Amino acid sequence: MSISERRERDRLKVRNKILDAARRLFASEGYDAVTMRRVAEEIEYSPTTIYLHFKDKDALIRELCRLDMMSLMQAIQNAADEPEPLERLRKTGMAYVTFGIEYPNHFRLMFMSNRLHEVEQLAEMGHGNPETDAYLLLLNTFEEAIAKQLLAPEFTDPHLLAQAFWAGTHGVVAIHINLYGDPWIEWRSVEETAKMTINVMIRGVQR
Amino acid sequence: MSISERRERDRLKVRNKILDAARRLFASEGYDAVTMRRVAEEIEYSPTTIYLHFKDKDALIRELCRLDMMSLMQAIQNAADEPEPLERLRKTGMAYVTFGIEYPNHFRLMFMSNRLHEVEQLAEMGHGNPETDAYLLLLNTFEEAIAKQLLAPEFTDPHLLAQAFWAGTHGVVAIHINLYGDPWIEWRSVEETAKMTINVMIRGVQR
DNA sequence: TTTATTTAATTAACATTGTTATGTTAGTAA
DNA sequence: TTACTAACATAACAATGTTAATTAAATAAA
Repeated sequence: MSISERRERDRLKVRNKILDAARRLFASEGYDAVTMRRVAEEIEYSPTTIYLHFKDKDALIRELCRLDMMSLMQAIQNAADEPEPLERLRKTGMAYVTFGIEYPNHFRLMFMSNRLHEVEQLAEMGHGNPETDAYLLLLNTFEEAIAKQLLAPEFTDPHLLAQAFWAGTHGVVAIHINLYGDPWIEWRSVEETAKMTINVMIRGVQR
Repeated sequence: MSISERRERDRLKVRNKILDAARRLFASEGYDAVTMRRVAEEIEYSPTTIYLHFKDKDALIRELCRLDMMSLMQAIQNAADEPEPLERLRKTGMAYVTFGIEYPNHFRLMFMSNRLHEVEQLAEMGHGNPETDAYLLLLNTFEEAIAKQLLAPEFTDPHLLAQAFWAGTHGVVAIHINLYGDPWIEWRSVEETAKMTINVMIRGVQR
């Protein structure tokens, strides 16, 4: 192994230490509560070292989002191996919810941190590529369902359907993450709620 | 008017000036972006004056939030003046979305952070009181729909239905607030999406 | 009327945090 | 041995939430 190769490997090692520590801290305490100094302390480097790897705090957050987004898309792709469109909706929808519940921290970072996604990052995340873009997958599923005349004739806009369906699954996760356990509601389990929501929506679009 | 009465009135006047300025700034730029100094500048007082009326920035935000939560419940109550249960679902659901879009930052604070949910505040917000508790209203609507046999017989649990329906409307707002405008999606307007989501869900539970 | 007291507001300062400017050190190359 | 470079650290700056000390004005008491 050449010297420059070893250098590069060491750089990546530090970079990953930063990302790991940041993910862990941000997950348990939130973006605002965790300082750069805390992250630095965690990895036993000085705060400035972080800036050798990430332009600023926002860039660090965005990189975490990007990585987690890729995991989510992978999880959804795995669930998309199902020929029947409506059944595929059910499976991918459940995969979305399952991911959100299993990795609430990632989900929060991706979808609730209000970090604006920057255009050059979106391409990196695989958007626009049918192989990796989860929204496109959802869209295509509705297009297929329309083409196969599985839906009631009033439903003609696959984008609108995709966004409505997404809203349902997203809402299940968002409410679970932020409100579940609040004592004034007699909560049903998130699995039940997810199944019910998806079920109702599929029933609602069917012919 | 006595002197102490005039004093009290003047205090309230200043307090309301602070709340008004804060609401306006927070609404257009978000909580983190607006400093106490900015709020103070807006009302032409020194920053410290704010601390004579609110313990800290969080208390100021929470008070705004409390006021707007009451508006939300009021808006939903107003939309609930509809005898037909399924139509009532539609109207209250749209009221929820409309509110979330109008006050995205307050919505975010209320439903997307853990800051607010302290027990003593919940009581103040009217939870548990059928007159002001929006969840209870939703629950009662589904109970009525079940009793009137408007729903398919497989739907028997009003809590589960309420939480699923809530998830749908909540998701519309959450996605709109955090992701709307991201360029890789051909967005439909939030009104269209809300109508579609609610429509599909109502269609999905109907007999 | 004059003096003391209370209230409302201000100015100045502090602590924290993101960030940068300026070293410093240890390995590598000349 | 000397110069250079990469990887770090220390110290400092600027912004921001917040508090301490202080002033000015209104009111009450003498």
